[in-house]
Amino acid sequence: MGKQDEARERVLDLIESLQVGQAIPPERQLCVRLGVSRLTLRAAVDQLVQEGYLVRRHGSGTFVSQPKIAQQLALTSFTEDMVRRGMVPSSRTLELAVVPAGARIARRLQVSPEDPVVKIRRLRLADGESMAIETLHVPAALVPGLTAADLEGKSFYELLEHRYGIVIGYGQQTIEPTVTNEEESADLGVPLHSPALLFERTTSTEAGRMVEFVRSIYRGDRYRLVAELSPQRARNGRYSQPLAQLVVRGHEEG
Amino acid sequence: MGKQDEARERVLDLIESLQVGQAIPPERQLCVRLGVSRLTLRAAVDQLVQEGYLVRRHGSGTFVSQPKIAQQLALTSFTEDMVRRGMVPSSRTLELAVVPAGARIARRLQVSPEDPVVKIRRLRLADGESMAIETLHVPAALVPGLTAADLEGKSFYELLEHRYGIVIGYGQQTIEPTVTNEEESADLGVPLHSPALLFERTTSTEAGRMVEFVRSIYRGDRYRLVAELSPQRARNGRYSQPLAQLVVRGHEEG
DNA sequence: GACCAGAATTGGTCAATACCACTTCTTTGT
DNA sequence: ACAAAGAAGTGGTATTGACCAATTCTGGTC
Repeated sequence: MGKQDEARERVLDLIESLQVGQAIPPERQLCVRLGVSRLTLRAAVDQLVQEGYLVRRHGSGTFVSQPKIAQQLALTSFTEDMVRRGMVPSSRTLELAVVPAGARIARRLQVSPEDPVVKIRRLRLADGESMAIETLHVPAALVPGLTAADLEGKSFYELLEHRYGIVIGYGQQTIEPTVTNEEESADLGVPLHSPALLFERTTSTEAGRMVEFVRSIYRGDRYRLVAELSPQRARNGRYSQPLAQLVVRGHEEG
Repeated sequence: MGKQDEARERVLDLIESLQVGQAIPPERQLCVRLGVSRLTLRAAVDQLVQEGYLVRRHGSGTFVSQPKIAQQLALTSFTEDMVRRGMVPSSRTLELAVVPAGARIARRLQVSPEDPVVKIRRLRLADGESMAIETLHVPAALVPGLTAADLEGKSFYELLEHRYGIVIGYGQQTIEPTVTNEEESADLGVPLHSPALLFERTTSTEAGRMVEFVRSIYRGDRYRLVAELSPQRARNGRYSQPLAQLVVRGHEEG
């Protein structure tokens, strides 16, 4: 067992003896106390930070963090999601611009690369705490006159339906594990390379018209996917049903 | 911009000039060439390794890795999953023992902590490459006479059904992003702290009897979850349906 | 009492060095 | 010719020392 692992255990013991929010001793003190170099101690602390036990604050200290919320991530609208579990959702629009789609987005939205799309970057919060970053692309032709104010506090899907008469019919979503990059870490207020979930979603109308492409980074220390399983039989040796069926917001019609 | 970021860019340029499988220069050479300390270079390389650009092999070198496979993870049996996408699934049993359940497992399986459970740790492979680690707990009473040989190449669910007459009725699964720890990294042959997906699944019979508790670590560089979305309406303001419905193996009955 | 400037403290980054553990290749002995 | 032993090269870990950057505290000034 390396010194780093040993230090890790010692720090874990220390954490258990403290309350949430309390600071652990400064690195320079702690490393002499544990008989390891500061770098080694930092490596151990890095682990614990990454695992959600501790939170670093530059210039201030390293603090015991809240235990991971046993939170369930519903694969649906963020707003409804948060409301359902008794939290107050909010969002801060970081960016709203009309830009050319570009090759990648154009492919997803099935438009020309030169076609204008509305690009919206939003920080999603629950009870004031950052939860996810959402980057949304919508063909500009679909949402004329959209402003940042329209998005505050409201569900984007509600807006689409009520103002523009657009109802989501289908969608596809991929989810993969990742770690946050610099920009994402800064926006979310988490350390660089924190575990996170990357969601990419495209939705379309019943008629097959592409509506949006969304790329979301969810904090791994706050989110967990929960799925109920029930058996289902294969037909013709193939699964004709979606691998996972997700509930989209409570539209009246699909 | 820190030296680490600068080194990162330089190494990325280097990677682009090389073929997949080729080694980058040794750390000791590269760090003098880039004018940074080895520690700094390693930090930069660590990033790139974590992001999947490079693979480290202790005692051998650091190599340019294959681009991430755009692979879809079906939320179903590993074996069928791999077959469906044309790969050859296999597994290596790392451990098979009968042990007391313990508090945590007992709670999940709804048995007493002293009750014996079969603990099985398997490395799952596809086309000979490690894909996931699966740790499975089953009440020993359910599967008398189970041996390691029973598990080779076969689906565990098939075994349950045909030999023991146990059919999975329901299940619940949670998925969260994580990074691999030492043991997992060693078993999977990936670097420490690689992005990964942690699956925890409990399944039960139609009658509600708990059958298994499975904890799986999936390589984040090989897997991606894919979900098809279709609208569904809320009833009484509540979602009466599962948040995500997963296809379990092709049983004839549910 | 309120406010501002600077000192002190804390985490963040980097350098240079040493040694360990694993792999690979060479050498040597049979 | 083969195999075992060893040397060399690689990534992995740790130490020490130094400086930078953000925050917080302190004391002086108005």
